[in-house]
Amino acid sequence: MNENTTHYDDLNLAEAKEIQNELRDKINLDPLISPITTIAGADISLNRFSEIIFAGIVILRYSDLQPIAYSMVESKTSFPYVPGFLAFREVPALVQALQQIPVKPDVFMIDGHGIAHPRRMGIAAHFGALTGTVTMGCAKNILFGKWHEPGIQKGDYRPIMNKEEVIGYALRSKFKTNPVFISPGNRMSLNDSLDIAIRCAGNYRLPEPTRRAHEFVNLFRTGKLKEGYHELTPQLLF
DNA sequence: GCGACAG
DNA sequence: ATCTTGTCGC
Repeated sequence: MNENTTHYDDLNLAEAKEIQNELRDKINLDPLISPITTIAGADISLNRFSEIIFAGIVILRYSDLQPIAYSMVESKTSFPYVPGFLAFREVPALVQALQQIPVKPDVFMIDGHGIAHPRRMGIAAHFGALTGTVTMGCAKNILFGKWHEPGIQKGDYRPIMNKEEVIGYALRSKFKTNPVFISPGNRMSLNDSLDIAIRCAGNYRLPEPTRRAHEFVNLFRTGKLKEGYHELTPQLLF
């Protein structure tokens, strides 16, 4: 009903697939030209069996990867989790969180895949196409495509392939841990997504933007953070 | 037909 | 995704 709100509940999978095919034309994978000053991590958290979802976006300074602000939203979804259609469940809440942010981050790293998806429309590509933002996906598990185990050193990577086409990378973000799966979503190239993920790799398996988003949204779900947009004072918290 | 299958 | 204690390896 609200023209400013995205509604995906009540869609069947055939209709959802049509929307993916339609949104795919808006995806742009040209190399990123503008420099990155801020990068955001986006994630969702929920209680088991609940329709209430907690969405969060954490903005970090790209120079030192320290959190400087966050936006939290509590919402509801009835769209079920179906592999290949994650965006229809999580994107509406993430868009709400985005709308609360006064100065938009330069890049969004979203928990899930970008174009490493059966129809090239993972949640990061979907969110990017819908909002016109620069996005990439960072997933903990593969959804689509073939890949080989990267070397065990931090920074080692191997391509995710669909036939002869590279659609992303399996990246060893930390020494001797399982890789994460990186792919561009919108307005950046395959190489950009890999470079940014490597640059954001810290001392944990999850790159900092995704790790912080996961951390903050869980604090929000458990009542330790308030809903809305908030800025972090220079030497405070964490 | 069978297996795979983001969060 | 979330529920959870111990346990194995570095």
